[in-house]
Amino acid sequence: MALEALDGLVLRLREDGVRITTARRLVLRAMVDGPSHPTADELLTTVRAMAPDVHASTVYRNLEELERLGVIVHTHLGHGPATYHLATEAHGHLVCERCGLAVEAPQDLVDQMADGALQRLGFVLRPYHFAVLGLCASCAQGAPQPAA
Amino acid sequence: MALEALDGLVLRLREDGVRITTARRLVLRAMVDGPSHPTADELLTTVRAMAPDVHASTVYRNLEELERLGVIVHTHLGHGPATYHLATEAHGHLVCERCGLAVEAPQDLVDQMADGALQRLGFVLRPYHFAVLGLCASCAQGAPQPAA
DNA sequence: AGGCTGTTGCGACCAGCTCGCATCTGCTAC
DNA sequence: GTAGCAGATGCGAGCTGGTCGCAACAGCCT
Repeated sequence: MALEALDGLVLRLREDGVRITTARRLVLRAMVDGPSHPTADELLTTVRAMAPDVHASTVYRNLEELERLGVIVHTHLGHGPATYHLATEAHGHLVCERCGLAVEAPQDLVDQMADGALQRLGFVLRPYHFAVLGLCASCAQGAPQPAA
Repeated sequence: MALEALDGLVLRLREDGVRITTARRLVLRAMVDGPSHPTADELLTTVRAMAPDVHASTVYRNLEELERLGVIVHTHLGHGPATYHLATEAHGHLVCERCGLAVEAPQDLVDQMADGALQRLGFVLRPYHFAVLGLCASCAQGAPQPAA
């Protein structure tokens, strides 16, 4: 994603009355600019490459705050640490239990389930928080890959 | 569930070459006999009511072993500890983010999604491991319940 | 430039779980 | 029944991922 998006986000945050500190800007930048599905720890590493004194708890607090503001969202792809996305990129995940492959869930499948739950149970699904586990095509065909 | 089921399980485990110890029998009994969706900690409490010296790590190790043998299965209903079911009772869950209500997901909705993933991506879903979060009917209608 | 207040660095702490190790106990063979 | 082996247990230390309290610091407004 283009770095210009960062400026837009910063502007929006400032309007929300959030102070733009070095740490916060760098966390955002690591989100926008870095690899997808980063964990808090990966974000910390990225941030520290630019500002070595940023503390882990600061990253956690910023992620919490950014999530509260609806800018980002966190997801659990498995048993390990949570991963973070920009809220604009929220999507469901299918994760292979054996090889760790994570693919984006087809939106219409997710929607179909959400519609069903709403109509039958009145339940409004937010189906992005936890991945759906299973076996990817190649692992399911008995071609075991080393667990990631 | 009837306690007779316990005998069947014990028999089956013995055939699998598993030793039937006091702790193991009590863990199974707590699973069969106790409340549904127990956490490891709740199981420990139940077990200790009958055998106070059973250690937490023993319960964890037994749960791990029983899961490996396909007798039970664990599920994450949210951010807290995992919950355990008998494998025969595996099912998807919808969990309300606000009030904590957990309902069983309609099987056909789950199957529909699994079928779609298989046909389109070759992905074999095991959609029971993580719950799908959302808002239950009453919370969605703006009648906030105290968070569980 | 001054000051209010939100943020930060820091370390202690917490939940949930795992592991190493010495001891013990089901189970099998006698 | 009992001897002995290997798997299971009790115990505590340790690990990961994350949270919290607190004093010092630094955006932002004026």
